[in-house]
Amino acid sequence: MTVRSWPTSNRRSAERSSSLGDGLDSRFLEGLPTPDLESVLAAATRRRCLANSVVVNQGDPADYLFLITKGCARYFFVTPEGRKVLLHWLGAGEVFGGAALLPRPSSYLVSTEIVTDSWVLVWRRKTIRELAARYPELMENALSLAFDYLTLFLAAHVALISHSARERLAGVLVSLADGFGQDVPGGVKLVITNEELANAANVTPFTASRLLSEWQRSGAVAKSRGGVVLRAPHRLLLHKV
Amino acid sequence: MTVRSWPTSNRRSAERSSSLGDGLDSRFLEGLPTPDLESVLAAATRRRCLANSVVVNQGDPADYLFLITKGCARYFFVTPEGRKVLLHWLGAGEVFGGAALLPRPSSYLVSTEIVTDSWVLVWRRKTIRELAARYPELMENALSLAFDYLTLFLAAHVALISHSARERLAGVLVSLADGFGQDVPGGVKLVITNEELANAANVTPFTASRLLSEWQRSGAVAKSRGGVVLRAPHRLLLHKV
DNA sequence: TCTTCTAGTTGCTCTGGAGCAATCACAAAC
DNA sequence: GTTTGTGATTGCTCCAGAGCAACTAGAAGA
Repeated sequence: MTVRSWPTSNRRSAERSSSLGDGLDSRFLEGLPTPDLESVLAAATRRRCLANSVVVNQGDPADYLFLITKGCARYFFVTPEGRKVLLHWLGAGEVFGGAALLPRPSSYLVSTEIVTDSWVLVWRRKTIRELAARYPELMENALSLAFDYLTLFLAAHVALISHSARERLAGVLVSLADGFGQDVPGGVKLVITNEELANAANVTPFTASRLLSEWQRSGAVAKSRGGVVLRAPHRLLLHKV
Repeated sequence: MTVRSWPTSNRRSAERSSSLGDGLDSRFLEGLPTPDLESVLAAATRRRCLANSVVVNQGDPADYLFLITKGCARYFFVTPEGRKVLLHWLGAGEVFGGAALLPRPSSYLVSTEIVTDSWVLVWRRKTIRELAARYPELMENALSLAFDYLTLFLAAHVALISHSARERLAGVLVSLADGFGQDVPGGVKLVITNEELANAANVTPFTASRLLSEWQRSGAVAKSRGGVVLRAPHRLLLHKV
């Protein structure tokens, strides 16, 4: 679905349309007829989020639903032993804090942190639940998204039990480059530290460093402090051992 | 929610109530007023499933939704390398094949096999989707269930990345005994092979055998061919290494 | 009772990758 | 230019648990 116009009744509509522009695609709002879409958008508050801020904390009451209109974020959680695990990156059009949609008040399952300075729309739980009751597409879209997350989790499960550290790290690099990389001469650049890569692939930073060095030696990637350029992504997936 | 009465309009209602009895609890049907519940139940077909039969296959078109009224089943999937992984056990009142509820035709994510001879209710996708449109509680309940599965998957993820083989196997034993064990003098019995336990805990059958032997030596469990009796479940979780 | 089949056992080896320690090196602050 | 802090590197050791092979032992059938 594409947001074709912004609610004219909103007093910040000028500001909104200027910084967002038209053409925002959102799986969550997909299939809503324009007038309904406008009602839904009009009920949201707009909010700016700075990089590295944690907007949603695992375990906190799920009182708000968020939709990213600009920028990107990621899910993570902290294990009982204190290890931070990066689960999934989110781009513009994606929602987080979906637990707010549940019929009974509940808690956020994972945390969400902003990766690059972003703009989000925010609905209170009560508000978005009322909207979902009025526009059943929202509930259906939420179910589809939940199913997608189950698919992702299943893939992660398979990766953990039957892929090697090398395969998992390669998989993280390729999928991140595909979704959030920036084109640079000679490849696709990711702004991410070794440690973050390690936390996303469930390997130690030592292993991540060793594998990246090896790939750099073979010319598949080029490293810099806090960043990687993928030159030949397909080559990472060879030599699976 | 409790099914208080069965649809009298159904020609097999006598058979139904005799083999099911009243008092079936189902998260999926929770909150439905009795008349609506009766409509939903009346639209289902009843089917007997024998132990070990695979009712749903991962990747097949999700054309049917199932609800277990008697017996139990389990989710599993087969990795690309051919390894079978047991994911989760389901009891009476639980649904499987939930992908049939999605707005767009899709495929089952995992397979489901019957564990003990069971009775299930079956709805065609089209039928259950129409019912869900009429009774929004169904959609909301489905979303709640999806969220519960996300919670389970997250727990499984944590177990894989930060628990030892011993802790995972102990966890599987305790949670299975808690949900599907039968009380016997001296403990709770599980009818399950070492290999199945291994596939559920993501360890090899060798490791499962060694750990179980150790626990038997310490008196925490008693083994027999194709079964385990948990005598002191809490003792499994000690000595976490 | 004997046979057969499959589940389970146990000693052994091997290795992926964790984890540590010491070191290096880039970038920002001074 | 120098300092400082943090990210990254690399040699090293270690071990949980995989995997194999050879064996034992219940259970079902002949």
